[in-house]
Amino acid sequence: MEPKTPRRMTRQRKVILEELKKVTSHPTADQLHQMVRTRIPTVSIATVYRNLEILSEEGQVLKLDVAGTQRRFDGTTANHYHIRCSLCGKVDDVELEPMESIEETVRTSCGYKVITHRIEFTGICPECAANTESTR
Amino acid sequence: MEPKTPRRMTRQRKVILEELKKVTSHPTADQLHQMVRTRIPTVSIATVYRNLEILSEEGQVLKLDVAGTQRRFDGTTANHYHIRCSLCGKVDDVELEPMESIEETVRTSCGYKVITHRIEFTGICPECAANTESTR
DNA sequence: ATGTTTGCAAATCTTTTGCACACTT
DNA sequence: AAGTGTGCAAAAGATTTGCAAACAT
Repeated sequence: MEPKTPRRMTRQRKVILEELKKVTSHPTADQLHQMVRTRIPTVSIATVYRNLEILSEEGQVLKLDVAGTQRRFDGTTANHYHIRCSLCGKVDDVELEPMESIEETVRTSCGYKVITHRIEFTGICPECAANTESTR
Repeated sequence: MEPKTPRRMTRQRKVILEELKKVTSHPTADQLHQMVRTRIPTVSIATVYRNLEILSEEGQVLKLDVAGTQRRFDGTTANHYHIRCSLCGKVDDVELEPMESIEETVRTSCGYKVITHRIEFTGICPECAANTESTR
């Protein structure tokens, strides 16, 4: 459909992708920037953003537009849901079967052509729960 | 728990709440600012933000942190889900029974203390679908 | 009278973009 | 050689905040 311009595999793009795939966390662009900097000290945050945009268009990374907070990026592209700790902001994956069926339910009731859905949980992670426990 | 400071019912706060309750759409702070301006031409956007924050703490309005887009506000505070049109950005309510049970499932599997969850659909609204239809 | 709330402007924070130069193909 | 990609800095967009004056209680 779109006549994509040919992509070049620059050192920056390669390292950005490698660093993201290396972790199971879902870093923000800034966090990833720090990580990439350890290998390419001069890389700019703009380059990180630009490459994450390109990589997500290619389906190699996932943009996580977590509601109300900074965007995060996920090296795992399979369909899954997330939970965010409201205390430390960490985002984890959740083991819950994708529920495709609710999309049909919604299409029927509101008339939208449903493209996708996301489920986002908010809670307190075990670590923060432990900390809260000990401080009281 | 928190020793809340006493709130004053200013004209601004009253009108902001009234205007928001008046519509079934989910306006952004800026859109609501425009609406309030018709009655109080001098209100500032900062006042709108500050009051929406306070009102949401009080449970009188809902902050909709729609993933990846501008925040929206909802005068209806009952638990419900939303769908956003990816073409025009509009946000509508969705008729889908709140699914409390999935929170327990998630608590068990990931160890988080689950506080809440949100389900967000993305799709094409009937109007935009019609427009797309006619332009092809 | 007291202390919250307002309007204004400036500050923040995150993300995007213009530009000239560098590098991949 | 051609043109995509980079680094830098500035811009943009949304939301927050400091401050002195205004207002609700």
